[in-house]
Amino acid sequence: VSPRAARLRPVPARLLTGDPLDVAPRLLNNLLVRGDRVVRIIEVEAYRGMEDPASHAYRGPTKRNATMFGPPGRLYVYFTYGMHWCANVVCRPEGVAGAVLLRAAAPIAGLETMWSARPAAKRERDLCNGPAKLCQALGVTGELDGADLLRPGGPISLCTDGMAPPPEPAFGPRVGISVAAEHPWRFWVAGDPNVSAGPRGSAPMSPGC
DNA sequence: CTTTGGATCGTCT
DNA sequence: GACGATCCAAAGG
Repeated sequence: VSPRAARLRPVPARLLTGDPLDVAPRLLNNLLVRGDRVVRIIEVEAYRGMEDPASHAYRGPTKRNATMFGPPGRLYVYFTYGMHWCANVVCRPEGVAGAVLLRAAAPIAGLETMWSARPAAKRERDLCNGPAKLCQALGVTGELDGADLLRPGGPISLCTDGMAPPPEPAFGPRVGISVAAEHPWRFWVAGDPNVSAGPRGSAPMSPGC
């Protein structure tokens, strides 16, 4: 991070609207702002709605996935494993499901708040290096399901400080799914220490490795 | 460093 | 009734 405060501006809505496969890598290096807490998005996965057997929206709209069928630029938050929250950016027009799962981020500001929100974290990179850890660090729960990420001054927003997404992000198979696991629809900033370790210690594999 | 098992409950079949 | 878009502590190399 640069020593002097960078100027933040909201991410343009058009960058968030489109095929999740295109939007996902574009979100890398953008910022999530949640009160005093700021993180940089380092790892994401694309979920392609009704065309994607691994998507919560595959079998059509339900009460849980309703936000995914809503307007783009909203946060889709879901509860899983009986104890964890995970968050997505909705990225298709209203009526069409599609979203990008936020899997990991780099802490930028508000570290004190994040440390208290994540007592289990030992190293700085443990604060946000997983989809549920990220939500815990930022205090994201079901209350934020449907929040408008493009509204400045909202409870949580998506901003840029001018850092472009990586021109050639690393990519590989999505983590933790039991169907459609063959597609390389996970994207991350190559070499960043905050990339999630993946389940059972399976190391991320970039195309260059 | 890696591997293992357990926690815990909303959602959809 | 089964199963998660997961995390963590503990134990072993």
